[in-house]
Amino acid sequence: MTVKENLRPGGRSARVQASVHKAVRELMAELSRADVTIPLIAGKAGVTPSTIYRRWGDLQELLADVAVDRLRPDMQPIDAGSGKADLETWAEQYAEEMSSGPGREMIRDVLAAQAGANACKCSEYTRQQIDVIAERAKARGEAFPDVERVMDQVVAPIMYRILFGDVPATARVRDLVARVMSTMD
Amino acid sequence: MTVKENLRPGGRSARVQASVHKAVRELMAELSRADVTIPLIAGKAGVTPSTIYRRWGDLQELLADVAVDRLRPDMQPIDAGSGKADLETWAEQYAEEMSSGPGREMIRDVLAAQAGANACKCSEYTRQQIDVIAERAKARGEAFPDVERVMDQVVAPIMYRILFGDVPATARVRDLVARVMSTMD
DNA sequence: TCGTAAAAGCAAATTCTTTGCATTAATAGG
DNA sequence: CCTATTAATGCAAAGAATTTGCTTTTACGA
Repeated sequence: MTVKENLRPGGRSARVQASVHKAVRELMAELSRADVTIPLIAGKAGVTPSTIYRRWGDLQELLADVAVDRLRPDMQPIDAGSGKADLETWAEQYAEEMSSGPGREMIRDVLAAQAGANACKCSEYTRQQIDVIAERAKARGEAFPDVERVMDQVVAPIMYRILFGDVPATARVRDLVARVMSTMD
Repeated sequence: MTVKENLRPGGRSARVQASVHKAVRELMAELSRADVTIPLIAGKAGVTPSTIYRRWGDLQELLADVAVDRLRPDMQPIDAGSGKADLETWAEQYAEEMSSGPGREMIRDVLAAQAGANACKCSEYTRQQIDVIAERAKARGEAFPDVERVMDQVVAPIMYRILFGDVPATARVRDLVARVMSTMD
């Protein structure tokens, strides 16, 4: 439903999208989720509700669109000296960000949308970050597990626990990393 | 918002809940998600919409409530002879059910709801199933990994991939089980 | 049996969503 | 540079969903 892909940078569509996204971010910051409505967003963004309905379909899709945008990592993983240290540092930060209030909300928004594309993009971002760590380790001449292994044994457990209950503690995250680094067959 | 916990079996509340749940299940089977509305459910269930709004708050919560009900396992894990075989059998079935169309929808409904209690319950069901397998293995005198380890290394990867993109293939599930059974330190 | 409290029904008021049509803005071709 | 074409937005009315105050029903305990 979203048309982001074929937008010229300065066109009208791009401006509308930008102001709607901005309005959503601001409203989400000051109101509770249940109070954020499309007419409200439209008012703040300076567009008509029908524009939003036509472009995004419903609130869920719009929120997912905004959320996936905010979940895009804004920097490379920190270089902590070794592959293991890099992964540990990254995983702890990931767990913390994703289990925070806003983090949880964004994940929920992405998963709640009908279109699966946003969720895919989300795990793709994660995969890319780990890829950077893996490449860096290989450049150093270190052994490093396969990226998919890291997704399965580190990322998935963290995300599962965030979604289905508790917040993963730092110690647990460290354990996951230690395990994947030690069984590198 | 739900009041399921303090319901007498034959009371009016229980009857309303039962007929609403039934109406939801039937409507979900014949219509697409976007076409299922509270007034429609209310009509089919023979109650007024305001009853549903007051008891569940909104459609999302109602759907989550119905979904978690349907996700409750209706039988013990199959006994396949050994802990590893039990786990393999169970995990394959779990992956298949959860990645099916209705399975995905139910998971999404549970996760999309504001109240986290339903999601918790969901992973609790899974944990109990694995517990049964683990106890059975121990009764046979076999070694079996810690239940939390199985959650991290088998359940979480399966669920992560279902939620964030692909369907986990049978071969992959078998790999996950093999790995957790082999590194039982 | 009766009184009480919680839940459900009803209906009006409000708010959100959809839709047809008019208008505006961006793009390609002359 | 101008103009035709197409896509997106604005506007407003119609339709649908949600909220709410009040009344009625139902289950339970005294």
